[in-house]
Amino acid sequence: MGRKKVEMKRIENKSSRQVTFSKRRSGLIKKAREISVLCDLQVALLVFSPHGRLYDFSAGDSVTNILKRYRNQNDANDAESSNDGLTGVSPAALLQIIQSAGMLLKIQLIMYS
Amino acid sequence: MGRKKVEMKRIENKSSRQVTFSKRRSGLIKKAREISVLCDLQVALLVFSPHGRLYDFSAGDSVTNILKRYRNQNDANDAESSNDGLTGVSPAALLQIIQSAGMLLKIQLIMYS
DNA sequence: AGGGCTATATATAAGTT
DNA sequence: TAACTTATATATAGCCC
Repeated sequence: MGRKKVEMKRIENKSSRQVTFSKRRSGLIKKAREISVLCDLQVALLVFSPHGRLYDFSAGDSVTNILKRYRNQNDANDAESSNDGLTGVSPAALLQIIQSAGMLLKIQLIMYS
Repeated sequence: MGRKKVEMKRIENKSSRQVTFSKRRSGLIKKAREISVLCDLQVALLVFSPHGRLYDFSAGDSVTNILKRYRNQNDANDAESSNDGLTGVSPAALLQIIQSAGMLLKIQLIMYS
């Protein structure tokens, strides 16, 4: 879907890889949003970039808000509290939160590195 | 991306909605696979259809195998044991399994209804 | 409930600013 | 870096089996 057909293999150039990650992450989020709307499914999508940044989208209950509540309640030593309150949540913690809030989410998409 | 531009709202006709779900689920899986290869990330994608069917893709360790091992070990009353051993796994159980096997998965995509 | 087909809408790889 | 542009590759809606 671009000027050239791209080979399906790891992009060796680091900055090109980052650009592609960023573009395709957006596309994935959009697709998730669309399937959720068209097919009437709740979707939550969490994307951790290679650098630990968390992007999210959710239809229905906000995963972001769930995470924020969790962090506010359980994380006393919140040293690196960021603008969105999400950066630095470990995958393990995230899964635990989602599990405990499972009834809120009919469909989930979770992606992290 | 079709003969007509589709409105972003719930598809009311049930069978049309099912067809769209099926097609777009495939697309989402493909996109997940591609971003995992291009950006060198492990991806596991689990998709539960509205009827409980589980589809999955994973690069790196197989989530399917993890789930199979789990079911073999923990599920004595495996009444509806299916051909792939996955149908009927509850989202809650799934998340628990993934959490306990978290170190195996760098990136996860989980989607269920 | 899927599996092709084809026209069209969308996503995105490079190029540009 | 990070937008913006544009040519091209890809996804998919509607249709027919």
